[in-house]
Amino acid sequence: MPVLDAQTEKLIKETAMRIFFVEGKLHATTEMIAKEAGVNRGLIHYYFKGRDRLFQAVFTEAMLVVDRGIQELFLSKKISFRKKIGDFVEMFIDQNLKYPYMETFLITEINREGFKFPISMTPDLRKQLLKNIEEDLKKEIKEGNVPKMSAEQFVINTISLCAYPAFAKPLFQQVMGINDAAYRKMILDRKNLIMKVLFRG
Amino acid sequence: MPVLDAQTEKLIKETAMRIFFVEGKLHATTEMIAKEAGVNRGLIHYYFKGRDRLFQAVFTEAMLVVDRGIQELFLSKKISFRKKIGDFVEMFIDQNLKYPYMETFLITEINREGFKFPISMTPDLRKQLLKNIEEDLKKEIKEGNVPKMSAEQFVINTISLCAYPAFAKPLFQQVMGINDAAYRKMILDRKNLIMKVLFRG
Amino acid sequence: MPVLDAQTEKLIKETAMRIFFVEGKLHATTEMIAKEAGVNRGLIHYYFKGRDRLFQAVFTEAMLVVDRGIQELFLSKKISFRKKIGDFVEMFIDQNLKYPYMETFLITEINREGFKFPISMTPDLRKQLLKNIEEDLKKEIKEGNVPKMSAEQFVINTISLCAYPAFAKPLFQQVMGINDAAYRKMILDRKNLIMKVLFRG
Amino acid sequence: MPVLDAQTEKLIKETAMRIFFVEGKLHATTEMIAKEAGVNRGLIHYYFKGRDRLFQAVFTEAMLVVDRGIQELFLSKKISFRKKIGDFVEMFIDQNLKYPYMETFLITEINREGFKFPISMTPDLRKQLLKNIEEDLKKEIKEGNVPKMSAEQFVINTISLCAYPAFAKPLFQQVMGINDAAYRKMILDRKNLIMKVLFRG
DNA sequence: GATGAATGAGTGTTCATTCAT
DNA sequence: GATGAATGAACACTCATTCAT
Repeated sequence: MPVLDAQTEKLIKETAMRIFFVEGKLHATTEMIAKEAGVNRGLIHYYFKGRDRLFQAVFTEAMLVVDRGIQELFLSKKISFRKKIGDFVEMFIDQNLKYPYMETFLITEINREGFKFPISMTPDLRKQLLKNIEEDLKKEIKEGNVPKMSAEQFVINTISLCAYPAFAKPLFQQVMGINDAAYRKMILDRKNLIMKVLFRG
Repeated sequence: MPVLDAQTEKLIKETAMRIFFVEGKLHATTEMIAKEAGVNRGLIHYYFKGRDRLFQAVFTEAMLVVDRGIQELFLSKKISFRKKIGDFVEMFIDQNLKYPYMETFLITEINREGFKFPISMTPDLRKQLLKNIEEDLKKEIKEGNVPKMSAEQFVINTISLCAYPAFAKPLFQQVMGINDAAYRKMILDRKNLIMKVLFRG
Repeated sequence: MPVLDAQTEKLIKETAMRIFFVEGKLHATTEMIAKEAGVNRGLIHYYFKGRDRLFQAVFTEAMLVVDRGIQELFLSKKISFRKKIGDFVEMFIDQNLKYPYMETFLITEINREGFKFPISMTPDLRKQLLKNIEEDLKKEIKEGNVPKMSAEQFVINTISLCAYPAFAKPLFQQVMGINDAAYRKMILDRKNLIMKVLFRG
Repeated sequence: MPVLDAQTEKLIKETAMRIFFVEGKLHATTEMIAKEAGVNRGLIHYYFKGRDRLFQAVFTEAMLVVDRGIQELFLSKKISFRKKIGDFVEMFIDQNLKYPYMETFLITEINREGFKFPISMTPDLRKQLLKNIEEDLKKEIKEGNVPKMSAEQFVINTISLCAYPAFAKPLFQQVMGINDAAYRKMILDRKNLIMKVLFRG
C-alpha cells in the first residue's frame, strides 16, 4: 500500500534504520526491510539504487546528529571543558540508546571489501579537535582531577564508557540477569556516573 | 592436499577464528574460510556438520580462556580485589587484542533467530560472583577510592574500557589518524591506565 | 523469457507433473524441471517455496480428479454397483494412462522421512465408502457373480488391475516385446476386460 | 567393525537389498547403506565399483528366484496349467512380500538415463513362454473358465493382482485403516483369492 | 511511482567417489 | 581388506537486482 505523496523514501529509510541500528539485524535482507515497511522490494532500488547505497544513506543520516554535535561542542570556546564532555556524554548515550547497533554495524561493514567510510571529518578538523581537547585535559591532569593520559586515551575512555553498554545489552543482561527496563535505567544513570569516573575532583 | 596427522579440523577452526574474530568478517562464506585454510569447501561440513555448528565450535573455544579466567579469579579468596581486577583487565585486554571481534560477533548472532547462547555460567554462579565483587567494592567506595556505584556498573565500566577499543580500532584509527603499531601500543598502555581510571587512590 | 499473462506458475506445475508422473523421473532436479519449462530455476522457489512444496502442489492437483471421482461415484445411491465400478475403472485407467507414475511417486515419497500424506479423505468417509461397497458386493457374491471376498479385497483387486499395468509398462513391454501403441491399446482394452474378470455373470 | 573373512560383500549386498527393496528407500545414499551395514563407505566401492553397480548386483540377485522359477515352471510339460499359475502366484506373492519395492525400484531406475536392463530372458525364450501359456489359456477360455483374452492380458492380470498390493501397502493401509499384521494376512489370503478371480470354474 | 515477475550469481550442503595409509 | 580423510560436482535454495507494465 503506497503512502501519501513521496514519503515512501523516508519510510524505507526509517524502517531500515530500525532494523539495522535498533534491532541489530545485520543480516537483514531487502525483502525483510520492504516487508516491514509495507512496500515493494523493487522500490528500495528505485530510491536508493541498491542495498549498499541504502546502507550509506541510513548511515549518513544517523551520523548527522553526532557529527554536528561534536563539531559544535568542541570547537566552541565559550563552553567549559567539563560541560563539553558532559554534554557529549549525554548526547552520545542518548544516541546509543536510540541506535544501539550503529557502530557495530559500521565496524562490521568496514571489514568488508569496497566499503566507503561515511565520515565527513577532515584531517585538519580532526587535528584541531584533538588539540583543543589536549589543552583542556592538561589543566585537569595538572590539577589532579584526571590521571595522566593522552587526549586520545581520554577520548577512547569517554566513548567506550558511553557506547559499549548499549549494544552489549543482550550480553550484560544475560550475564547479570537484568530486565529491559532496569537495564535502560542503568544506562541513563551512567550519564552522571561516567563523569565521576572521568573526573576525580 | 591433505595435511599431516589429522590437524585439518584444527586448521579449519583456527582459520575460521581468524576470519571471524580477528579480521571481523562476519559475512565470511564457507568458501572463503575453506579457501584461506587451503582445503575443500565440503570438509567444513565433514568436520563441523554445517556453518552454524562451526560458529558454535569456534565460539566455545574462544570463550574458554575468559570463561575459566573469570571463575578462577573472582571465586578466589586469597587474591586482593585490586589484583583481581588488575589481572582481569590484563587478561581481557589480551583476549580482545587477540580476538577483537569476538563479542561483536556474538552480539550480532544473538539478534538472529534461533541462536543458542554459548555461555556456561549458571545463575547461581553469576549471583555469587556479583556478590563477591559487591563486598570488595563497598570497601573501596567507603575509602573514597571509587565513586559510589553498584557492582553491575563497576563491571560494565571495566569491561567497556577493555573491550570497546579493540574492535572499534578501525573507527578510532580513522578518527584519530593513528597507525596499526601505535594503536596496538596504546591499547597495551591501557592496562595500567584503566586501573587508574577505575581506582582513584 | 516471460510468458504471456501469468501462466508461468501453471507452466511449471504442468512441466513438473509431466516429468514426475508421466515420465516417471523421480530423481528429477529443479534444474531439469526449470529447463524443460524454459524458465529460471529460481522461479520454482518464487512460486512454490521449494522443491518439496512443488511435490505437494502437483500431487494435490493430480489427486483432485480421482479424489472427487471416488466420492461422487460411491456415495451416490442412484447408480448401480456395476456401473459405479465400471465408471471407476474407466476413470482410473484413464488417469493412470495420463499419469502412470503418480502412485509410484507417492509411495516412494511416503517412505522418506517427514512426508505429509496429501490425501483429504476422512476416516468417517472412508468407513462409509467401504460399507457402501460391502452391501452391494454381498449381493453379487450371493448371486454367484463374484467369488467370496471382503470389500477390501475387492477394492484391492480393482485398483491393482487398473493401476499396475500403466507404470509397469517398460517392464511388460520388455518382457512381452510390445511397442508403445500396441501397449496403449492393450491397456484401453482392459476397461472391458477388467469388468469381466471382476464380475462373472 | 569387520566381519569374519570375506562375508562383508554379502553383508553389504543384503543391507542394500533390505533398504532398497524392503524399506523402499529409493533415495538411500551409500553412507546410509554403509552405516546400516556397519562398514566403511569406501568398501562399497571396493566391492561393487560404485553405487550403480551395487544396484545391478542386488537386482540380479533378487531376480534370480523369480527368473529361475518362471522358467522351471512354464517350460515344464508335466505340470497342469492351473498348478503352474497357482505355484507362480504363491511364489510371486511371497517374493513381493519379501521385497515389496523391487519392481518399483526397477521401474524407477529404468526411467533414468544410462540404466541397463538386468533381465536375462532372451526374445526366443520369451516367445516360447507366451506361446505355451496361450495354448493352455485357450482351453480354459473354450471351457468358459476364463473370459476371452490374450495371453498377454492374462499375464498382466496375474502379475498385477500379485505385485501391486505389496508395495502399495502404505497407500491401502492409509485408505482402509488396516494395521500391519492384518494387511500381511490379507495379502497371504490373496494366494487363493487370486486363483478364484483368474479362473471361474 | 509502484508492483510482481523474472533473472543470475552466489551459498550452504550433500554425496558418490578417490586415495593414502 | 578396511578406514578415514579429502575432493569435486551437483543440488536446493537465497537474494539483490532488473524490468515490463
